[in-house]
Amino acid sequence: MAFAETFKALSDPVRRQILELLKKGPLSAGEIGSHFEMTGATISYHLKILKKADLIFESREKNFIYYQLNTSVLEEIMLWISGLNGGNSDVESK
Amino acid sequence: MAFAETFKALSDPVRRQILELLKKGPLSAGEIGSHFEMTGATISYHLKILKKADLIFESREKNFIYYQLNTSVLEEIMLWISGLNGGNSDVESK
DNA sequence: GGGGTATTTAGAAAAATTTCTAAATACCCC
DNA sequence: GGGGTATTTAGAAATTTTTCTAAATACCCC
Repeated sequence: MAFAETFKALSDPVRRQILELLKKGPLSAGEIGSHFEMTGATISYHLKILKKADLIFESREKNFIYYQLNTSVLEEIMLWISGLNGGNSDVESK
Repeated sequence: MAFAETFKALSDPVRRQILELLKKGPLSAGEIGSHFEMTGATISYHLKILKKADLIFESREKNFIYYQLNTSVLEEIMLWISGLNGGNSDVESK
């Protein structure tokens, strides 16, 4: 189960908020950090976890590292959840 | 955000496995425990967390407490995830 | 190359989670 | 009521997670 990591990653409020920020588009580590009252080191720690869970990926540009959402993994999670639902969810959408 | 609790609850592998067991139907605390190598006290701890997250509910019968899935909360989670997806997921299903 | 900014890594402290043992409740049934 | 089983609660130990500070990397641009 690779999504043990994904669920772990999603379990932290800070990381979920990071994902929501990235919903609007790529942001640099610094820009992400500016939304929180934590050191850059801590943000970097959270980004690493999101990265390992494949929920985000980075692209380097100039002196910055930009992060963006990787939505593909989210579908696996949705599938697992809808599976619990007895396959009886919106996902199956008549 | 009430689903901070839900995500936390889903982040543990034991608890996810409990949910999968319950997918097939209600089980008593003892029956659930028999699937794991942990004390009943530990299982009880996990059940409490799942209960607080509204992912399961109990019904008492005779000398047993039966647990079963509560799928309604799962939909909120799915909505949050599909929201990240830019609303661009199977859920919206055009 | 060298100063400057952006980000990460290392290591330790603080906080939260998971697990256990032992004891307490709760309920059944004779 | 009382013995018996099922489950939970309390408290402590072990483990994991989150956070910080300080230092290290990485890359830019003059």
